[in-house]
Amino acid sequence: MPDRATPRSRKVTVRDVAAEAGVSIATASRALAGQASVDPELVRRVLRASADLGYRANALARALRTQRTDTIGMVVPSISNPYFIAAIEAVELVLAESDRSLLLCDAREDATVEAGRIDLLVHRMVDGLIVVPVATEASAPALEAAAQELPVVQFDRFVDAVPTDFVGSDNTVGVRACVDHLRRRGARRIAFVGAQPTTSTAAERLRAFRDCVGVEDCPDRWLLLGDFSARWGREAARSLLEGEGLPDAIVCGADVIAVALVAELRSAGVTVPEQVAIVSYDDSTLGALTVPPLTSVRQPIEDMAREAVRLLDHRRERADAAVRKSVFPPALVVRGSTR
Amino acid sequence: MPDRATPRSRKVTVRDVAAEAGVSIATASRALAGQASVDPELVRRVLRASADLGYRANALARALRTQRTDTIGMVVPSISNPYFIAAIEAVELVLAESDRSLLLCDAREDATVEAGRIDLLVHRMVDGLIVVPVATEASAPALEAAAQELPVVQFDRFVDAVPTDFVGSDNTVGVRACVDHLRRRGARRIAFVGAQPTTSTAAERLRAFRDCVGVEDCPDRWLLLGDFSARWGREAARSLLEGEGLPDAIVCGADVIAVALVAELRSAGVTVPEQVAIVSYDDSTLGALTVPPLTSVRQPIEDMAREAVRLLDHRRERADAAVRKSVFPPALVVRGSTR
DNA sequence: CGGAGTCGAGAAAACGATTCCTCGGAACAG
DNA sequence: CTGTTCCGAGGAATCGTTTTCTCGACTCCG
Repeated sequence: MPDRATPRSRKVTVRDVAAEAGVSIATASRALAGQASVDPELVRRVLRASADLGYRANALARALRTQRTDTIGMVVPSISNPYFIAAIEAVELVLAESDRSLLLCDAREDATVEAGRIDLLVHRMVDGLIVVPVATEASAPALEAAAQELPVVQFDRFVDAVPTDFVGSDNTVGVRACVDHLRRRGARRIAFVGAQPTTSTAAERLRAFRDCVGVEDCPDRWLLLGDFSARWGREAARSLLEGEGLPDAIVCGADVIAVALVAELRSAGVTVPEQVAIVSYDDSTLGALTVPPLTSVRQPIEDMAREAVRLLDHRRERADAAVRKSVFPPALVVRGSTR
Repeated sequence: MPDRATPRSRKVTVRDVAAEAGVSIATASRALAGQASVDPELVRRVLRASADLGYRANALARALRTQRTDTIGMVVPSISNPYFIAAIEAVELVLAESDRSLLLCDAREDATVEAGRIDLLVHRMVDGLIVVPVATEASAPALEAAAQELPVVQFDRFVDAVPTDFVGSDNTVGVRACVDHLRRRGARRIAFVGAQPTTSTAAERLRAFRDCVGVEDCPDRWLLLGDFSARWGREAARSLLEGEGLPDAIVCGADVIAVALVAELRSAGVTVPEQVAIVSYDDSTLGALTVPPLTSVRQPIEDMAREAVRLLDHRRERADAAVRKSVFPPALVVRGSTR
């Protein structure tokens, strides 16, 4: 094995191809673009030269000229949240189908960081932006500014003040499915462990829960609000254990919360689902691998990703079309934690 | 709320700034770049004009001119593997510190896809490429070609035939730490559940295990090789259960394998760690959240990410420097699965 | 007072593509 | 045979920067 990396080779440009084929730059470009108005013989020569030289167009130069980078930017509150991972993966897959790529940014749950990353992506001239906003209030200005410049889709969460396209799932239906499922199983007293309603998603799930489960079945002390993290799941479990009496069931706002909560409950000797049944949200790989596996609300994330990209492409065509909200129906996946 | 997205606004260029400030384009550019050779009064006017107009340089045009995109490409075999997620997150964080960004690609465990994505990134003119190669053999040609064009760092796994910089961790030390730990706990008969040695990582871990544990303590039927997936973990567990007698302990090649394996063992009534102790690799959030939490080998992934970026930057300066392999020492994190 | 040296700003040439515009030649009609 | 029309290929402009030249003015020294 050689012990030094190979040195860089000079890039071959369309100029070289044109020279090799004995045609003008313009003709070479047209031939490579597959335009019909070029003499087939010349096309042959250009293609030949291109192949011989191993030509590949410089994406930057092309983008500068055509004002199109074939790149989509995506900003998520935290890369390590399994739900966002699934979203990232789905978007990446959709983009790969059309040879586009994904510029990924992590906002680290901080609206200031988020604003900086959005701004960066805008000036990188991405063709569109998919954003899961960190917070309802704080994310508004940067989103607003971005939407002036290019197509933006809000994903999963919605900042009301900023009129962009949106893709999400129906949290009311999802939470109702959870509660109905639990009630059919015989649960009456149900707790809710979710996140503070600083995001539309958290707020909707909370509201939906309150609409289904009155204070007689869920006293306020069982309405536990923190954030989308494992730490919070643990903490919430402890606070439930300290209070007197346990609920028949718990609805969690996310798998990452539920997994930690279940672990904590079980290590305190509580059986799941016998003593307390658990349902959760996201249907992540995480939740499917625990013991017992989690009953969880599944969002059609691949479809949602595809729709997000579709909306971006669409708005590119008609920048001033009315904003569109695509809301997908979720489905409850029943597993061991309620069985 | 208005019901239509805001229309795009015309971009303001350095030309506009120059005009507004009453100077030439060249001077405006220099002033904005903070070059000392510009009259302070002119600098003031340019900065003022720039702020007034809300100017931000077009990253594409700058990149085309300077041949530097401030973007790093990263290709991983599968976005959803928790180890790669941690790597992606760490790299993104390091890049964010210097206002650079990450073009992320998923090779879907397929060397052909991988080759396509690498090629794409090269022609996007990323400043460097961090690749976790899909396979030792199949990934070579694309990597080789990429390394001709720009700085490449192989991460975690190494393709021997391609001389690029490398960042990884010491698998021999890691596996030995696992085995030593288990033996101190009193385990004698130890099984290994890992991946087929199609990647350097899997091969090294397997070899290290064999070097520590002879055939008398681990008969060949306890050397189970599949892939880095939960499905394989489950399958391996079943195959162990079907054979006669269980080992005292199992070393797993990755958390994602271990988690599924533990779930399967426990649902067959095997107690962990009492009957069988488990150690694993990656120290992912996944493994920390299960019951019992996994004892696992932790790699200093943040340091490794920083080193990878540092190597890319370094090679940019000196393209023909000798290739460098940075191998980090892992550490065993002891948790419930061996306690 | 004149010539060498300095310094700073503007003009112009990259970077590497796409695409508009022009123009020569062929075809065809009158 | 001449005048349009059409068509296809090449020249040049463009995208928005950075950076190299170039050149005029000013300083300083002999």
